[in-house]
Amino acid sequence: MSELSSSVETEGKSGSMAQDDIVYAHIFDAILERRLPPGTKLNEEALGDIFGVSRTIIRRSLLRLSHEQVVVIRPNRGAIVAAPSVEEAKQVFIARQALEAAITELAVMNATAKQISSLRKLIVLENAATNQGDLGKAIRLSGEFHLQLAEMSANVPLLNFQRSLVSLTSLIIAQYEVGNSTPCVLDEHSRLLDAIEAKDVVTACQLMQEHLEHIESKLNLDGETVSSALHVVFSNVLNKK
Amino acid sequence: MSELSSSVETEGKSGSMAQDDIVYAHIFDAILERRLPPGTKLNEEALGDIFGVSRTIIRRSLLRLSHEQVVVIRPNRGAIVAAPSVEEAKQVFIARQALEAAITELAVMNATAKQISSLRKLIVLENAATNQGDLGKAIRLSGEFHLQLAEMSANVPLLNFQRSLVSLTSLIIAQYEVGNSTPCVLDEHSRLLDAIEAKDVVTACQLMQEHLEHIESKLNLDGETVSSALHVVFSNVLNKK
DNA sequence: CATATCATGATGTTATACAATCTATCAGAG
DNA sequence: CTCTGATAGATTGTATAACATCATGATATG
Repeated sequence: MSELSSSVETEGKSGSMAQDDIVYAHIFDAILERRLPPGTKLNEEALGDIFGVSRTIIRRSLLRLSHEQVVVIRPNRGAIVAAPSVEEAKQVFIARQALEAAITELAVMNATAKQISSLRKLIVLENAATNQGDLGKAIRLSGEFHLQLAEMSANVPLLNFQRSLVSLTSLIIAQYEVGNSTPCVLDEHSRLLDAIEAKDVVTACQLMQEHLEHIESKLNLDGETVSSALHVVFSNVLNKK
Repeated sequence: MSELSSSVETEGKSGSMAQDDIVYAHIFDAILERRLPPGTKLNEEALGDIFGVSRTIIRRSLLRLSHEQVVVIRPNRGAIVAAPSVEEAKQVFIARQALEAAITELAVMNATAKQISSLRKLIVLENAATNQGDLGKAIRLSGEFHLQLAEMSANVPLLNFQRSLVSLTSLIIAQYEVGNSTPCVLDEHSRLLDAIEAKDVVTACQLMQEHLEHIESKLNLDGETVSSALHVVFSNVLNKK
């Protein structure tokens, strides 16, 4: 299972994590790691059986995911993993350019040494995942990098928006990537962090903009959707009973 | 009842509006018009009686409102209308500066004549509400102006973020306004729209920035919270039975 | 007056039931 | 043989009841 804050926690550990959040986090992670590809139908009863909870909890989780645009709920037809269109993808990147610029500027102002060192560790993990060929994990960790950057901005609304945009970006990469290139060129994250640590706003924003352009430039316009079985994807959390 | 898209629709008209959305919109409008001031407890059963629906629907609506940060759900203690702290208020304004700048730029590029004329009409309504002394309505219409601006950006994610931020701003004004000044100086909206129509990006962004600064500058640091009775606030939609 | 206890009320979750709607299958018409 | 339409099954949307859990305020006790 994953190591980072946004990931699913191990069951017994955290007391503050309701069933609700556990289910949400499991599905969220599965989507971001592309074990649940865009377009996958999310059956309420099946998910309830898998996680050992009632439809109530599943519905709440799906609703939350739909608010973050990661899942689309079609009235009377159920929820599916979002499959952003080309047009939507472009809008997401425009929005990210705007948001990341603001976040970078604030991060330069507010970043603590502790946060920067935490990000350096994250880059190492990202490297490792990429080298191990675990592309799903690499994408998630790359998103995590941008999320922790948003945390350094010390701005809750911006962090929330970033969460939604990063998730959508992962979905978009899943749909439109060409070949199996690394999600983010690792060097770029590293150099960006250097600029932030040096409190060089201009360079940091410049690097961020190029970084996003770089990601977008590696995308294609035709995505193939692979279906998958819920029980296989969530075999690690099958209701033991 | 209200005239605009974001407002509650009349019951019979729209077929695409589920009970769900009706309840959500009623509560949302009530909050934005300050008939439900920050801090007001939102009792599930009471709301269910008022709207003639089960707790199921009420819970979903409250959940959605909490995702937009307009309502805060405290575990085991129920939902209340959000009461942003001074710190949160400042963050909201920082986020809005970033977002509105991007929106303004895009709006200049994408605005259609139809949209601009629609906004001109909105400004007239806003004027009317202010002159009639209906401050709650004026605040909501002012928010509507900024929302329609976001629509002109033709960017769905930015529009969603804007919705959340505009709502929060209304709450913040409700809590921290000093005196009974008009929510937005009307002239500012008008001049901003002129600049957008003239496709003058620089002036438009400049005006937007000043406009937001102006709004923020009129706020105080101590807000008094007035409580109110749910049945009075929603007397217009009491379950007829 | 302070603290502990308890009764009440509200929320969180489950289970069940049923209407409305969608989906897939299949029979018959062309 | 293909297309169309009907039918049965599955899924979602909503309501309701029941109960555990937690919070709050009242009461009793020291």
